[in-house]
Amino acid sequence: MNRVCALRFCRVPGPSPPSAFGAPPCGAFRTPSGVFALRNSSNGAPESQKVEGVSLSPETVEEQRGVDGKRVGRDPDARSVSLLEQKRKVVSSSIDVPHARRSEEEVDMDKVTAAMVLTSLSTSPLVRSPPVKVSEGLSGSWKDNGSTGPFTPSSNSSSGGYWSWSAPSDQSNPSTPSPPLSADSFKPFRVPSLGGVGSGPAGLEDPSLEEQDGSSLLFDEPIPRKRKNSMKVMFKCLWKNCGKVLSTAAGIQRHIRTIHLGRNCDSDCSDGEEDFYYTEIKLNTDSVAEGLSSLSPVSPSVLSPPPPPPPPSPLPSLTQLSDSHRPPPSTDSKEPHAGGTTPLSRSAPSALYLIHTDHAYQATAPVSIPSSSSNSTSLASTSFTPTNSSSFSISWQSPPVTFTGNTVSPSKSQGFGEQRSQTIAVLSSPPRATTALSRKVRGEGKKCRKVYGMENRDMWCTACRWKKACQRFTD
DNA sequence: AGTGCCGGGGA
DNA sequence: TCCCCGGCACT
Repeated sequence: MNRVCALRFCRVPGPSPPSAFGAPPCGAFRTPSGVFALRNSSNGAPESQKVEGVSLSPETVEEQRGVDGKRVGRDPDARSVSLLEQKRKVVSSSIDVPHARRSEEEVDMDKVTAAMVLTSLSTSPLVRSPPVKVSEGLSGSWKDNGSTGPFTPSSNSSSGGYWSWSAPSDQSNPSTPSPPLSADSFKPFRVPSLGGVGSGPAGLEDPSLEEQDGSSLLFDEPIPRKRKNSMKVMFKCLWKNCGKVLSTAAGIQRHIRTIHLGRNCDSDCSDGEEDFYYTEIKLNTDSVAEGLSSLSPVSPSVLSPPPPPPPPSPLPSLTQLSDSHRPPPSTDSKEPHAGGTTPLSRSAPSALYLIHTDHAYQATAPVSIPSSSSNSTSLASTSFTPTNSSSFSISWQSPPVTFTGNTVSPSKSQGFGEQRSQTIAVLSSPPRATTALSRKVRGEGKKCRKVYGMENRDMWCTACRWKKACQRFTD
């Protein structure tokens, strides 16, 4: 299906369909992913850049044009000269531009643009939606290329995106055409943006993933997902130094074709060679889904900081170390074998860490409870068990009271969300128990009232008169 | 029930 | 800010 659609688009001679971004290059229409890939290939630049699908500077467009044009020329399948010419005039052509052609400046610009785009995207709420993409390919490109900066977890969006990465994977059973189709339908629109930015270096993103993301982002349309099956089939690029994993066969083929084989055309040019460069891998999506589920509902800010070193066990009990476990440690996209772990999981930790920083206060050192009352103790121990590690002050009492778990190691015993909820509950619920804690211990000594009696109220200290804590006979 | 005092409200 | 008081916790 994808291919068909792609072909259709690509062959359409006329002006490309209107898009928010402006007329996209022909390549774009073929397949967003393809286009993307093209760019990458054309660049050949090692640096990875990813464009989330957003707009572009004229410069980039220009560039792309050139690329397309070149491509067309190469394309054995060239339909007709007129067609080609039209393409060139109208939009872009698909001629490949020699890698060398791209100057460093251009590359830099692209980076900058990409970064900007990402930034803008990150702010958008949509980005966090599950469908968001993440390039799992990250592993490869990410590591390989130093330029990933923009895409690094540091950005807000990135965190969300990475997690969401799984979504694509889920959907992607190559065998099922439907998802891709939907994605494809939107491709034309997205592509332009991608293309513009897209100078990106090979690899950061998976075209297919991107497509999905883009569609979701732009159209806000839910992409059909399959999470029912715990096992998902993924396709890993076997190309040297490229560990890219895509959810769809088409995607991986495109990736190989465009990025590694340097072929612009989608299925047209395909001679099946790309089949040799990828392998099918099965992923257990349960773990991923779990991670998402736990993650998604919670706002990033809510997440608690997982201990830096992720626990070895892949599936720690929720009650214990839930946070820490979320980010499965070992997931390296490059290693499909990691049982069920996916790039997503890998990326996840970083995101969490980021979040973590925000809430570092939660991991603050234990504070002692001022009042000695037994209540406080019991309270803390019982209801707060989970919150052991965290300390917070309660403002409603005059003397700020801080609760602390007795214990305490920063291990988060519960999911952060859970923990948080408790915390909130405690905070929100005023002081019964706390009152006792904070409330002054009744002074044993004599007070004005006792000393002077009601008759001599005049002699009382003002505080006593006002029914405040006695200032004269303080204990 | 008496006492201490917090939290709130009126002037 | 001063003053008063309702109301609660504690004795």
